[in-house]
Amino acid sequence: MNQNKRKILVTSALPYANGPIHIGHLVEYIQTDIWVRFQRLRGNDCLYVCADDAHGTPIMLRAEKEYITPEALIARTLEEHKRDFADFFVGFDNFYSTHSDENREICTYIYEQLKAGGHISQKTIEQFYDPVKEMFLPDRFIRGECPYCHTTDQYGDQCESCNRTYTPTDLVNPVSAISGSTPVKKESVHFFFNLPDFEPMLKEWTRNNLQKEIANKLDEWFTAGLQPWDISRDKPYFGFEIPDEPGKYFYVWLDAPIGYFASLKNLCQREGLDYNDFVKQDSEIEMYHFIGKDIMYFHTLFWPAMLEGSGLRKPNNVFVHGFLTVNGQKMSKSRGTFINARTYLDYLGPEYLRYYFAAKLGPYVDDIDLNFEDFIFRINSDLVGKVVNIASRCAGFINKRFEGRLSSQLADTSLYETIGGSDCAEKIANLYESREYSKAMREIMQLADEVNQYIDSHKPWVISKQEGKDQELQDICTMGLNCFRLLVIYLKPVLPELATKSELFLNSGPLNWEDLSRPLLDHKINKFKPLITRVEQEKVDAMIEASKENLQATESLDNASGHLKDNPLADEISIDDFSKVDLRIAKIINAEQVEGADKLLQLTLDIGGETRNVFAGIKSAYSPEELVGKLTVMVANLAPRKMRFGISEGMVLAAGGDGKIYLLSPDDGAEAGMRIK
RNA sequence: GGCUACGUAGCUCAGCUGGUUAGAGCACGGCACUCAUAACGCCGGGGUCGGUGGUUCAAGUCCACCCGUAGCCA
Repeated sequence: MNQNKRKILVTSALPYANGPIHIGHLVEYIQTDIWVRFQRLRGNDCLYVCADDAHGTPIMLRAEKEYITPEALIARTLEEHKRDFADFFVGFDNFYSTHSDENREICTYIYEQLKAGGHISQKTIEQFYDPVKEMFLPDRFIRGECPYCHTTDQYGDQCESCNRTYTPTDLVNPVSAISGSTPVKKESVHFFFNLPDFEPMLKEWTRNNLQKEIANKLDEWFTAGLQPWDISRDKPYFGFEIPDEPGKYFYVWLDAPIGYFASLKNLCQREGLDYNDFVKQDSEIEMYHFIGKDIMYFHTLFWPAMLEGSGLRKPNNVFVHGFLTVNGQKMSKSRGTFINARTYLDYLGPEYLRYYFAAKLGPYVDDIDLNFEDFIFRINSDLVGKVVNIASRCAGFINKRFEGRLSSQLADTSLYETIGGSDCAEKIANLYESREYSKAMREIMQLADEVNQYIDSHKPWVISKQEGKDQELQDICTMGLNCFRLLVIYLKPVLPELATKSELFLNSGPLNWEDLSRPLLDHKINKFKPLITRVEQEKVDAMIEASKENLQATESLDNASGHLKDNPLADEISIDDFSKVDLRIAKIINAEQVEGADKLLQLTLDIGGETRNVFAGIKSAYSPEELVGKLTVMVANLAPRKMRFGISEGMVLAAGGDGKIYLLSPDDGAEAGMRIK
């Protein structure tokens, strides 16, 4: 197919900035990245942008829980995400954040366009409100008893037991998951985007542009009738305040897809490209979004409608993929199959997963399964046993017998044509283009089989022992290596690192699609080193084990049980604040009962030459006799306080909480009067 | 609960608008080879196509219901 250079803009969905990337996320980024690399390999101009989705209640609350600002949380997460993606060779042109000036600007623009077009309306709605936390509660943060099956402790939107959906106000005995208080109903004005205004356009657009199964699913919504979409949230909210509407914020799902454009704009500014070329109504540049099936509606209804309403271009298509299951089941933390990208990388190479996903991905919304038994066999058999084996079995002869030099001719031009000719190349290209990666991989592996059969039938190891057959030997191995090179070109979108290593080995420049018709002849290659190693069962096991451990660590943090929950941490203080407190080692030189006091003991403390009289509320836990002679810690610069039984000149430190008291004591060697820092 | 998908050999998947004895890769068994990361080559065994009922000359393929899995329900 003779095609002109295409200009394409590609996005992957924005990962939420409150947690790490896991292998489920990676299905999408790897799928997209393969497509983008394929386009570039073919010589097309293809930009790939993405960003962290940094707004919303969960991020706000998570930051609060960690005693940091949302900005600090999303900045940290951004760095983690970038590193994870880079290490999986996901090659974004820009990975940005929705919490950016560009995004605010474009959100404002779109909102104002929609408003000017009469597509924004207001309505007072009633929602649950947490009177303690003083905020409206998203459905997920309200828990209570399911109104249907009466299972307790269910979310405000759906029962995990009977799976029925409802609204939080239906819950029996609702409780705020944030403060534990009983939520009250409260009214508030919300802003709505009038989605029904766009129904005719959407009906046509979805039918003409999307996968059939997606269009089917969307028919549901059309049948049910489109409703105005609530795009505002009340403060406190981490996001963008709506212009001229103090206290009202854009709902995170409004600014998230706009984040694609913000990331693009940021890239354009950096690279000197014309942003408007990409987003204007009649743009010639193709635009595709890769997303998971869970966020279909946002991308196929709300987003195109927003774009239409603000005079901007719509996507050419939205490519929807399914989810990842592991060993046939939903990823599970307790089974160790909820695997973070970083944990995976600690044990296994990124290209294994890239190839495995490629070998299973098609243009469907079906879920794909990561089966570790299959994973190991597949990588070892396809990549090591078939593809790389070709190079491995030919390279030795070329290097040892011909000083690394390839013949000046191909031994079997017909086989070369079969593998690298345009029929085959276009077939594979079409499979990549239509995201039929699994079929493409199958096709490529079949070619690898043919090459192995070729080598097997020509038996270079036999010929090498025969006199005067050097040329034949060199020709066969040259043929093998050239076929290997063809396979590497085909696999380059999936396996960029293998490609780079192969380019070094073959001593060629960066390979691209056109190199298919330009065999390497009369050419010096380099020494062969293993290009990819086998997957070991032990590594996989260790990774799963580590994922279980991760879980325990996270859980203990999340469930910050007991004491921390009952008695949350105090506000942050500076080191200066802390150093105002003068803590000293104190020796208890005397302890006595206090007449008439229920809880107090009177202590005489030696802090190194100076004695202090302190009344301590530890009578319930200690007798005077066991205290005398002990070392403990006291606040030595506390202002003296007059008590009923006398003046207390300080405070001893003790832990408590469950009704008991535990006096602090230093390790051996500490002496009275030492300062604690 | 409603909806959209999916359920084919031990594993992962192909099977287009219904039509000869249901295919592939891996795994497994046998043979052979030794150039290769115990890789490669040849041969072979293995499935009542989730279940039940129906439409049809003919169903994995269409219909109904049931079971299981996943997602969505602004």
